[in-house]
Amino acid sequence: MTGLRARQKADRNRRILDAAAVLFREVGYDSARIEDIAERAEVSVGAFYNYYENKGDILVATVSMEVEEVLAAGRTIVDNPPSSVEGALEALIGQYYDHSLVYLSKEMWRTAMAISIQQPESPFSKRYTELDRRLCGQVSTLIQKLQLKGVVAPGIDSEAAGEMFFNNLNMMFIEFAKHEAMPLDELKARVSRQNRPLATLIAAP
Amino acid sequence: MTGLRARQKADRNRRILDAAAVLFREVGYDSARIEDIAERAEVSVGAFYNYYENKGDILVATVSMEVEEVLAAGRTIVDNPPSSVEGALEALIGQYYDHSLVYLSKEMWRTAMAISIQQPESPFSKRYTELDRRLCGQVSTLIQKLQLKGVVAPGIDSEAAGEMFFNNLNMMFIEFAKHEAMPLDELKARVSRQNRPLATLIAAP
DNA sequence: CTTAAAAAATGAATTCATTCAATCTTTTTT
DNA sequence: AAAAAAGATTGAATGAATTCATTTTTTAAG
Repeated sequence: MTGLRARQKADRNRRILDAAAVLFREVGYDSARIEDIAERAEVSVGAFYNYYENKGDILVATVSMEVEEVLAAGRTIVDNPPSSVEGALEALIGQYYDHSLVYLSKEMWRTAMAISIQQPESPFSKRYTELDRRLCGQVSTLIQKLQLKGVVAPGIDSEAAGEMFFNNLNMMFIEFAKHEAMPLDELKARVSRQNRPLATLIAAP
Repeated sequence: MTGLRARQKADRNRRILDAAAVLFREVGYDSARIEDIAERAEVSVGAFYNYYENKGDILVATVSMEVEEVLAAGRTIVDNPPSSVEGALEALIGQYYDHSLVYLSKEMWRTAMAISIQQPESPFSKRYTELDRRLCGQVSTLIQKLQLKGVVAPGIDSEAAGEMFFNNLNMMFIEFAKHEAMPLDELKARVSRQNRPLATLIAAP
């Protein structure tokens, strides 16, 4: 059997994470006080810091769980992509974007992205960055698959093209998160337009 | 003559900005205390907050001045661009990147970018975002000029292509700022590779 | 020149994240 | 099963950003 200590640790960790996720959604990141998170998790303030390095860390942990899901959702599209470059990209990117706001507010995304930029060495920032890397890889994989199917011209550097598509969709997501009023549809439309030149030109003749 | 009040205000504003810029460079953003900035500027802590909304605001103000210079430096290239798509892009982007680290450390960039994402509504964040928009416009303008010169194929959406190049170089700069060990040359090489597919394909035959 | 109104400056008080020495709990050893 | 060691928890203390009621300075009016 797992030792008592290990079980208690896992328990507390989950309680803290859950309490934080709920509170962030209820009152936003800034207004959520560590003291309140600790209280809801039935843990002392000091204990909180045994589990997370700082306040930002626990937000990035929350957001990372979400990115894992986005990544999983993306796999279904990469495994069976639409048969045009533009169609495949729109499907994958649409999937990413649609998933993003199910559990997290724009404010939470902004804060998490800001933290992962500002403190790139903290453990959860590293995890977040790693997930980003895998999302980027997923886009490249999509292009590569299309190339194998003959939809993308041979001779194209699929990795380079994938990275460009990814960096663009990622930057545009930051833009989207910054503008509270911008709707998902506008984001998608703008990204589609930006992707069109490259998407069209790499298509096999 | 300008009123005494207006002159004093401008004076103090500059003293605060200068004191902050110096201190940030000396000890980094986190270790720079408002109290110290205020003391060097010969101003009270309270007065600081009459000029800047918060600590982040003054960093973003500092960084914005730098972006203005980057923008100005870029103009010389856009006005007289090299005659290949790849060459022109490399010149412009190289100019941006080279300029970036003259006065500001990676830490300062990271913090400024993080703040402009997290608090997009603060006045200096808006200014920073606006400057980004103009940098993006500059890249689009470059592509457009190349198109008029016949270097880029007609029929290409130069604005879309420009935005894609810009979002890519911007995202890669974030990446660069996150990795203290990454040298400028590596950044440039990676961006060049990423740009190559689109740059090659939009070139006039 | 005096006085009233407006604008700015001041710094002590407040708030909150984070730290750390003391205490308690679980595991290991004998 | 008692004692020692290791691992966790605790909450009061610390330190820094931000606020705000008061005071001071400047401008405008009479």
